Amino acid sequence: MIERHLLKLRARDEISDEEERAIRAVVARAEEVPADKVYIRHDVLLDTCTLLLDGIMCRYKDLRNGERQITELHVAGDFVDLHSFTLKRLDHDIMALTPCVVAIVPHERILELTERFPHLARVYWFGTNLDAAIHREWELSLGRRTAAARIAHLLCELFVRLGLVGLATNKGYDLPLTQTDLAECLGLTPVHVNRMLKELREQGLVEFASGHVDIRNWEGLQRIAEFSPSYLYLERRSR
Amino acid sequence: MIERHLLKLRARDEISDEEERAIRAVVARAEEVPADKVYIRHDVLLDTCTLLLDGIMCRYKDLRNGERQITELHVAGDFVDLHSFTLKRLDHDIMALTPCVVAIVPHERILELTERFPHLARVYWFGTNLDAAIHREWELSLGRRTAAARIAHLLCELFVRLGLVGLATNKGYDLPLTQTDLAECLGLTPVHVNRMLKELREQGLVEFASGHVDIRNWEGLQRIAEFSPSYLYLERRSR
DNA sequence: CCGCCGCATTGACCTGGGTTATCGGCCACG
DNA sequence: CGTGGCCGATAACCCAGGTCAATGCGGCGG
Repeated sequence: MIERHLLKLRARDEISDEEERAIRAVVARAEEVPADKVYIRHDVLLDTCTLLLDGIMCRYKDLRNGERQITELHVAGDFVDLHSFTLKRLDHDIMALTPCVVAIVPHERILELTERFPHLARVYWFGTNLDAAIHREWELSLGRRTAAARIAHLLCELFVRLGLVGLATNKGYDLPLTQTDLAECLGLTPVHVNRMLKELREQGLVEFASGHVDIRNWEGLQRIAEFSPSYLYLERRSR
Repeated sequence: MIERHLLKLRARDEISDEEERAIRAVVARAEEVPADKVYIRHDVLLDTCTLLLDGIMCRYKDLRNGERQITELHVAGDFVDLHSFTLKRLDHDIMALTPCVVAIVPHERILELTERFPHLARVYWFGTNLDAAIHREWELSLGRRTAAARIAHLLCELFVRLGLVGLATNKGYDLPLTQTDLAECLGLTPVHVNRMLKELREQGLVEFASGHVDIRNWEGLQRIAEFSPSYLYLERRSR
């Protein structure tokens, strides 16, 4: 199942066979995480990283009144907390939005891996920088895009990211989240997400129902979202 | 002037004398950047990084209609584009908000530095992860905080970050930005920023006028912002 | 088979923040 | 030493999205 992770890495850089072997050897064990479980709590000292093999997890922060902001969604192939390798503790929580399977990688092994292969240090450094790029695009959405464009943009992003690891067809993808989950990504209320999903559906752009996203008009969807995948750094380039 | 950068690094980790010498040696040249100049444009291939020595720069993205979202502010001591070392091009623009002085560091030298000192690779990796943590906190602001809390939070963040590099007193700091600049950080309009600054002033929390921030009630300001500096990782810990 | 319960849907109404516009102060520049 | 442009301040009005409430419905434990 680590294949999706390698797909993600190889979409952006060359990974040699030796490096691949070293990456495969780094996983200590696999684990299942039930839906809705808070998997990592902020400010707890960590000594492992978590590679998501299946399911959807999210990073989120919340306010005292309980309002929650999801800051990034993670899909299979993503390290959900690679930044803990240098941060040592996280400034946010991580939870499973669906039932998940994860692989545990001790920091110690990442240390060895990156000291033995400085190139992989840069590949993984790139990985955390990619997360930051996604954060920036979300900041743009949250600060400036209208509700409909925000939703459209998120659905575009997931289409591309899931497609990269073989989890989307050319028509759509599975997304077993609730409208409330989406609202927490988008800085909106569930009610308004529902209204805007209806609008996108009526415009023939996308349909989101029973855990599945149907892309009806990819060009049109990208247009109203002002989506360009450039921030996902899909080109292969040596680090 | 690279001292502020070392202050920033040493607030979070040990930097040996040998490492310090290596860091100092890495700067190729200094440059001045006039206010309002777009210093780096998105999607342009880069082979240097830029260390901000003086002034304030920002990263921003914008929409077709010209609405702009600043995704992070940079102060003296920050690398404004360290992520370009692994990303090779940026997904956003970088501009000077005030007259600035920067030091140019070729990627090549960062490559040598990080291969020679794997510890510094982790220190700088940490640096970009810190930027991501700031992005996440801004996502929370943009998605969930009220306008007044958002402004208060930004002013708190800058107080701490500037204090760290010796650019704040216990009463406040210089911040030669316009209300429009703040609005672009906060996902608000300049008019509303003006209204909310008035409110914060009348509540005796902060005053922002003629390029200077006066903290009138630090406890109260943090309280309404729900500010906690934990996301700035101010503890010293070896990477 | 029943009764919850979580989720989606929709309508009616409200409000935080946006929009537009005007005015005054400051200062760089001719 | 005018004057035009930028910035801050404020007022009047507007609207995107929030709030509140009711309904429906599918899955599931008992």
